[in-house]
Amino acid sequence: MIALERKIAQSVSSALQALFSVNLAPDQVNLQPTRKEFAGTFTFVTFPYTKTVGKGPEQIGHTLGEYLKTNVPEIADYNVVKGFLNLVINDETWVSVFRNLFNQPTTETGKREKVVVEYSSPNTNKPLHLGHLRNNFLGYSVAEILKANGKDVVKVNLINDRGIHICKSMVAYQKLGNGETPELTGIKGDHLVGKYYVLFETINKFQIKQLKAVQEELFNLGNFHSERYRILTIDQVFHYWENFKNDLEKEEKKDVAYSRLIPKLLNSLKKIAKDERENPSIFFIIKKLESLYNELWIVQAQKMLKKWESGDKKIIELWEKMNGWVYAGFDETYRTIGVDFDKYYYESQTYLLGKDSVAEGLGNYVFYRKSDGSVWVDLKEEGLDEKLVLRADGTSVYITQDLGTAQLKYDDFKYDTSVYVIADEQNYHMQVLKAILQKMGKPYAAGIFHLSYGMVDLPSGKMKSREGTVVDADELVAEMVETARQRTDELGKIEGLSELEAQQLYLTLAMGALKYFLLKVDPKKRMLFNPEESINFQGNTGPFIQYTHARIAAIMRKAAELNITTEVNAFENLINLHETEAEVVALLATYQKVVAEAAGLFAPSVIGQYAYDLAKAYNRFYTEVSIFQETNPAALAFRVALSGKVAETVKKAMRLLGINVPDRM
RNA sequence: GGUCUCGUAGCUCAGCUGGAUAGAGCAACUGCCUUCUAAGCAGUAGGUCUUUGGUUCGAAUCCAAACGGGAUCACCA
Repeated sequence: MIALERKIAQSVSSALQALFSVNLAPDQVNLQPTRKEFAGTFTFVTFPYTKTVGKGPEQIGHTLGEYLKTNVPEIADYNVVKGFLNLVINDETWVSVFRNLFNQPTTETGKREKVVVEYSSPNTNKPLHLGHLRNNFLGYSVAEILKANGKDVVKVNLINDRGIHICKSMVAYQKLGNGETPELTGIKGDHLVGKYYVLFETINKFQIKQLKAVQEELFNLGNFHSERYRILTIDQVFHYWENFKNDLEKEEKKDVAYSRLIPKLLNSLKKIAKDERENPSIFFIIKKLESLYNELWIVQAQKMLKKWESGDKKIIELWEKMNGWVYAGFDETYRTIGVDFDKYYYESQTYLLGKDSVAEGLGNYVFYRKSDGSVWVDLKEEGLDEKLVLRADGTSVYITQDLGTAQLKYDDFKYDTSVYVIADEQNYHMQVLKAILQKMGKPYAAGIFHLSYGMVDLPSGKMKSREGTVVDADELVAEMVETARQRTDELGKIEGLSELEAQQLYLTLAMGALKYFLLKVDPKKRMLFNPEESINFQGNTGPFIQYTHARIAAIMRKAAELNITTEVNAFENLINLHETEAEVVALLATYQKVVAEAAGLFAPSVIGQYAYDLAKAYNRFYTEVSIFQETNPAALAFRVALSGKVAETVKKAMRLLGINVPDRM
């Protein structure tokens, strides 16, 4: 197809030269696909040349068309509609295009570009949900697409196995776990740990509410006390209070920050109390606040994190045990949804690495130290802001770790491109990361690409784990499998399959529906998932495309039975094609181009759209043209060969989306 | 409020390097299974492409502004 298009472009170029002395390089000739309602494959727009040629757009079209028709063997006919010249390719050319396609060897590029694709990257405190599925499917698919374009791809999973989130689950488990294990309860490991995470959040929310009530009490007290008192509190107390009042919405994310303020508050209060000895209510409130503070689970989680960092044996043991449960659960889910990784990184092993980068940045004067000892980078020139890269106490922040892992990945793989599959809420963060690395003069900085994807919404709005509105990945998959089973049984087309084969088919269909649904939308866009009606098996869906493959598989079985040859020489002299056949050939011929485009855009949706178009075109051919009734052996052989090629292409395209196609369904 | 992003049929989405009467699927309605799998095919109906200006032979597409969603603006990860 690419060759054909180039040929036509060349012809148009030389025709323009010969007829109108217009100089237009072949690669400047813009050929677009002809609209369905007109005859033709390529359309050349003549409007832009009316001035230089001095003729009307239609006249140019006719003159050009006539010239091309008589001088270019591939062009069978033409028609002109206003400024559009539609060129019709003859059937022999299509047969020859197909022939080339048919025995085209897959060409390997010499020097292979190295690409690291990081995706999934879960936290180990709760099971995967719908949002993770989009991430996993995208990452896997993009990796496959890049491979198909000759890249040397490494799939990497950076597991967030340490930090406050896992300590939260651990604290809750320590308090209320009662020795539960996945084995004892029969609950999948990641779900069991998730249960304690949710428990933590519930208690935490309640505790913080309590604390805030005391704070309010305090503030009211401050209001009618002495000026001096109020001065102290207005600066130190009122500020915090205002910030967090009515801010329950964001509480979940801010609990750590919040809890850090309490000791400061207590300190100020103690100072006041010294001077206001006569006021017992202050003492009372300090006591109350202090005891509530100490009981806070979030405080205990922070303490646990400290212990973890200092290598406390007991804590490490518990951590390893619970993470082990989670990994077992994740592995099971990964297996079911069919994603895999070449390398796992664990944050517990990498979170200290970024400090070297900080030292390096300080040495280069890219970073600078503030008087309190904290380290910063100034990105104002890059249109960003100042960014902290190391706390005053010498501990890392998120970005520090990312600097470290970027370096580590480069040391490990010497990548040309490093893809991060991360939700769009981190756009700014990723921009900062890249800008810092660039500023540090890292050779790999330019190769960093943030594959940013939009959130998955539910009809009820955003998914929120706190409100129990998340769609659990395992549950969703199970429901999908059940739907696939019901649907398949209703249709009753798979007699003869063993129970095991049937089970595999249900999973194949379920994953086909789910993956196609999540991948057919442009990654950048936010999307809506309606569990009630979104997942369908008809129309523009995974199973529709899978069905097309199963149909063709049946044809190929029959063709084999009838000993029909699909050798090229069996049909190479065919000169007439059905219109639907030419259409299918034209689509088949664009496959390579589409795959390249998808890689360039990091967009599986491009492949999805193509697979759908191809399946649709084939189904039209299938109903309009009979294969085995055909008496002309060349036409028969061609149709079988065409069908086989479509099946092969559909299979390849769907593989790029991580979707398998069945031979029967 | 600053920055970024999105706004296309009742719903979910394509189309966006400027080109013809803006396309699919779902939902609704009408046909097509004695012939290779009807999870299919063909058709009907459904649109001021959020609005207003600009650029030009031509704008859903490019530019600007407004309106409306969303994200982000942590010494959280």
